[in-house]
Amino acid sequence: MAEKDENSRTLNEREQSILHHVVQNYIQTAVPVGSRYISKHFESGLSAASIRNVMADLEEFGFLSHPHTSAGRVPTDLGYRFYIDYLMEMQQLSDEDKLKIQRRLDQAKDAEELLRETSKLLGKISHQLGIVTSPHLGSGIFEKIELIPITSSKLLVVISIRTGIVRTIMMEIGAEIRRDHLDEVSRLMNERLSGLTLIEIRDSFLDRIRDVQGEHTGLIRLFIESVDQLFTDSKEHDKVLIGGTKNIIDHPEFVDPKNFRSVIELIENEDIIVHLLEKHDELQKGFVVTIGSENKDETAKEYSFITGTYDAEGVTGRVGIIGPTRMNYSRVIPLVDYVAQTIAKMLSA
Amino acid sequence: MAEKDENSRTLNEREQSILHHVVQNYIQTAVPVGSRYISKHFESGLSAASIRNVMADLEEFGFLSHPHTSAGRVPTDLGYRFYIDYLMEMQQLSDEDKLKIQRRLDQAKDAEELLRETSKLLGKISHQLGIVTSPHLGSGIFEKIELIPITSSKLLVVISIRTGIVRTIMMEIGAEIRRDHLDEVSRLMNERLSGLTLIEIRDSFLDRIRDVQGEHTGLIRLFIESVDQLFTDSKEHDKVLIGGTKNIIDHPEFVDPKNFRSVIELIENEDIIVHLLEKHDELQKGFVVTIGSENKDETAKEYSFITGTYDAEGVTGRVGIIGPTRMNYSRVIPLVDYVAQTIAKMLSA
DNA sequence: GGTAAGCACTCATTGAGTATTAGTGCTCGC
DNA sequence: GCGAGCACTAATACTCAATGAGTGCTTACC
Repeated sequence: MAEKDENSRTLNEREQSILHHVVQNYIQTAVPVGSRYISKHFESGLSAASIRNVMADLEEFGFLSHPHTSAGRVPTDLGYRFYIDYLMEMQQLSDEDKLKIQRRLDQAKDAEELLRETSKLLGKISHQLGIVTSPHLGSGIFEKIELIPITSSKLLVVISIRTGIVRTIMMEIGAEIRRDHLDEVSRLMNERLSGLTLIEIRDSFLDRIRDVQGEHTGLIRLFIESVDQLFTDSKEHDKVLIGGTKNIIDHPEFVDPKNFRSVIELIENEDIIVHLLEKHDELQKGFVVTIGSENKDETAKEYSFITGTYDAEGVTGRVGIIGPTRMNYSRVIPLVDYVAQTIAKMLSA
Repeated sequence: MAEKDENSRTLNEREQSILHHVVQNYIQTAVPVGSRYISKHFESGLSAASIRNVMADLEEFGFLSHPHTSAGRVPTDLGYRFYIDYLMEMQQLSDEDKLKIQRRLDQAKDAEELLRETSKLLGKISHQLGIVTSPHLGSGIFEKIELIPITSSKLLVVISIRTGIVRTIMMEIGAEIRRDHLDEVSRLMNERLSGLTLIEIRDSFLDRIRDVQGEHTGLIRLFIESVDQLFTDSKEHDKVLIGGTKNIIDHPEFVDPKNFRSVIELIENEDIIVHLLEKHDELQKGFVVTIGSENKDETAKEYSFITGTYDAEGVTGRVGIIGPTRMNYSRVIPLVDYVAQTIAKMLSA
């Protein structure tokens, strides 16, 4: 179908078929696959020697590689890329799995728990690391704001978003502020900001509120100064939930303690993941797959990231999985896709 | 000093000394320590053979054990216990470490971040897993309650505690409730509950509020039904933050992938940790150490838990570390102690 | 009775050497 | 272009002996 694509044109029918088999076999067995094996099991028409020739070509193109001379072939990141883009057939998610997901996630009592459960569930079903980023509220629609004095110097700001998600921020204030002033200011903001997204508010707050004069100036100025903190997802909040560590370590790649460390590194250093997922956010288009060295970070060079977007009325985030480049893409991608849709629905409800 | 204690009386001077050396040496090197080594390095007066005799006795008492015939001795959990209770000398925390702790924790912007940083920092300095439980608010002193309608069926309850900690709970309500009713009810509760601890409130809520009649009955009934959810730390909330995984895996005990799995198991299954820490809460007395099989859980049988309490005006929790039974107790205990005191101060401020 | 020297014994660890095996690359005849 | 054959390579697995750390026990000494 992708005949005219540049990449695919460089491989003829036979080369594609053999690459396909090598990748699939390697994904299943984690053992470098040899020419003889392919010949016996799949391409019965061809002898091992012929397949060796094709493999040598594929290696030259950069799709396969050799751990050492006398070993079988292993896909490179480029090999996986080609496989995913042109060869792979998606595997339907089983009804059983779908049901399991529904049932498990239905039990979550709030958004926080839903996301946490999702990460664990993804990890469990995929046998990889499940990841979920907490929602970006930026495109969520402002419903209302409430100001609650906590102590003389602390003010709790509650911003509620249309989907029913609530954000609370503790603000330091200079001096105590009278309750009726707070009420007046919040009334004012609710009036003027209703229906906008948080991003719109952040960008136009000054214009919309500037004219307020009189006894509220001090309080208003405080809000103007804090507008970023209030209406932008703080870096802080850009958290990623990771679940299912114990599922991933069964993979044969983790007999090498080096890989073990790298996965721990990833889990502890959420920043790395957050950073790599920013690229996913840019790419968007349903689900995104980045394979091994396509991830710019050194620690993540052996891992693939697969994520999809969930969008609940503007409140968006990503769900997905992380695992060794050798993973069952055809199974995992539909899984991520389905889970993303499911939690989007649940968050909107 | 503990001469008359039952346990210590069973060991004479020499036995204690040798046990001491074995434990210390094993903690440092992770290598079973032999009689010859002890003779050479410490008890110069005695020959290896004599030391062997003493060791054999210590083994009979259950303080030492033998991985296999031709290996040196290794402390048992009981051996560590004796060491900690009677032999060990605490190592003062260095000023440098103290400064580092102060500086790092001072940067935290809120309680949540403070606790998270603490867990990481503890992990890093101790080279073990750092753990921090989120505060139990039960003995915290009620300051006030605020009720904020979010949607027609959702009510945000904000309870603030004297130290400035705030708890927010989303409550489902049957039907929309008029704002002035909410205000009236919260005013009432604030009036009647002020100064009590959350536990006191939970236990006496009905008595204190029962007499309210008239148009608020419905709302009041709702609160009476939800009193547990509002004023008790939900199981849910009994979270434990774990930090520093990458620090712990350098220990030689983790060359065995079996141990690797068990530590992952612990990290993923917070429940296990929470449960084991309940026992610590019972024991209290500053810091608590449980060693290996003293922890009832199978997964934790190879690990020691050391925790201390932090108490910020009734808001309490535990900080500590988890690591293999072979750990530098004399260094880690003062560390945990100091950190506990530090964050208690910071949370109270 | 405590101490230590001596000796036999145990068992994990190491390293060398060897065989095995999976697989390649290349050549050559069909 | 295909495939059979063969030399070559490298990892892996296995055996075997040597090493060495350390114990347990017996016995002699003070």
